[in-house]
Amino acid sequence: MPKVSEQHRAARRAQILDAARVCFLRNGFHATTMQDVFGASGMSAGAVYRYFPGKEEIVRAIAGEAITEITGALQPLVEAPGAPAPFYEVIAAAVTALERLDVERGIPRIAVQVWAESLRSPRLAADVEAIIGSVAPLMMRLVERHRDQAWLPADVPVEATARALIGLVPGFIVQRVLTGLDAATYLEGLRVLLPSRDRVGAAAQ
Amino acid sequence: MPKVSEQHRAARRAQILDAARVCFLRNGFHATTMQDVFGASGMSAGAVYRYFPGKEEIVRAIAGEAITEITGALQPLVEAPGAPAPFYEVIAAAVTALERLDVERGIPRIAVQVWAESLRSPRLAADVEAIIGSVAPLMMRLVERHRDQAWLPADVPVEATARALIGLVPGFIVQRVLTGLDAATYLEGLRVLLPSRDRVGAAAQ
DNA sequence: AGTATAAAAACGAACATCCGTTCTTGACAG
DNA sequence: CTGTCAAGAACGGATGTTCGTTTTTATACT
Repeated sequence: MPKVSEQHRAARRAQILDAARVCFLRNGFHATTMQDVFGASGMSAGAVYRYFPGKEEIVRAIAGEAITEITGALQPLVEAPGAPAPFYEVIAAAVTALERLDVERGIPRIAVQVWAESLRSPRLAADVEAIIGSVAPLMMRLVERHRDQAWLPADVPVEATARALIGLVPGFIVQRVLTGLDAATYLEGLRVLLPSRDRVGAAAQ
Repeated sequence: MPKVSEQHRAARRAQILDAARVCFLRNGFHATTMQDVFGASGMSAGAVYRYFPGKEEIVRAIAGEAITEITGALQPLVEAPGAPAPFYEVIAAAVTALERLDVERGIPRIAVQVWAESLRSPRLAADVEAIIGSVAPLMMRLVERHRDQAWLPADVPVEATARALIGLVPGFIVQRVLTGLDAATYLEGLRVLLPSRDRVGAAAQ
């Protein structure tokens, strides 16, 4: 029985997903046809349908990949041991990573499409919420650590502050994909807006 | 010669656009069919096609409307005479307006779809860029006024700061439409992150 | 006022096209 | 041989748009 190696199967899957991502970047989820994916991947309809039960599952796989990579860009600095990282540093790391992910694979562009699609697909919405939902507690933990260092008042609203921080990421993504904003410029601006410990007491706004 | 009043024509157009917006909110641009729009508007195919040459033009009209309303939410405070409004106040006004636009007509949800769609439609991308492009100079002007009041250093990077400020708006929109974030919470968080004149010198981060 | 009329507006069934999926067929490894 | 994998033509269904027909309505004329 000619069963193919597990490694080969994974490679095939990746081949399909890579092709699909390129198609989605060019035409969006709905306007890319299965034929497009067949062509871009160099595989036949029968072959692709062996690895994915349908178009929606390909979209879900791509979406999960993109959202996971973006939230993943936030985690390292948040969870670093020792003194908590300054907010600016955390966002800087995330934004820099996002820029690289955009240049290399267009991940932020996929993300914007996922946001839109999740507004009408409960399936995708659940996927997205599951992944994004894991970020909020993480960021809240970071805010708490800042508070415990007395960098923030004891009664700081933890969740609200975390939400505002998280918002800085889509704030960059949207401007990046719509107007080509680069990370350096955005971060330069954030340095003005966000107070840093070094500049406590300095006049800002 | 029986031509109908201009007023009637405008009402008809609005009737189509209102129906289309509801459909788009429920199903997205691509998954709503013309039949859906016919049904929701209570008009026939022929009638709708008398007012719009095709589906794409309806999408463009809805998109332009949504983006215009959102950028419009930013302008009043930015252009107010007298002393420049604090950054927090400007963003607060915009975010509060956005929440209302969401409850009333789902405008932010439409906006997210427009962002995604503009990634693959040069037509729409041009529309969006034209409208959004008008916001950056406005916000830059606000930053300059802050600088001229010596609320910011003389060498403040104007464009970068404006970009960071602008990012706070999509930062709210995305979290609003994906996780139901409310304006009050977001603004409470922003008050922690953004230094305000009253709190200059207070420990923050 | 009442009516005729012609052009605009609306209707809605039909059309051509296209897309996701299936299924039969063949190739090839064990 | 035999069972897995791949190929790709074919299918059923749905979609955006058109177009011939019907209805409405503003105006001209009696």
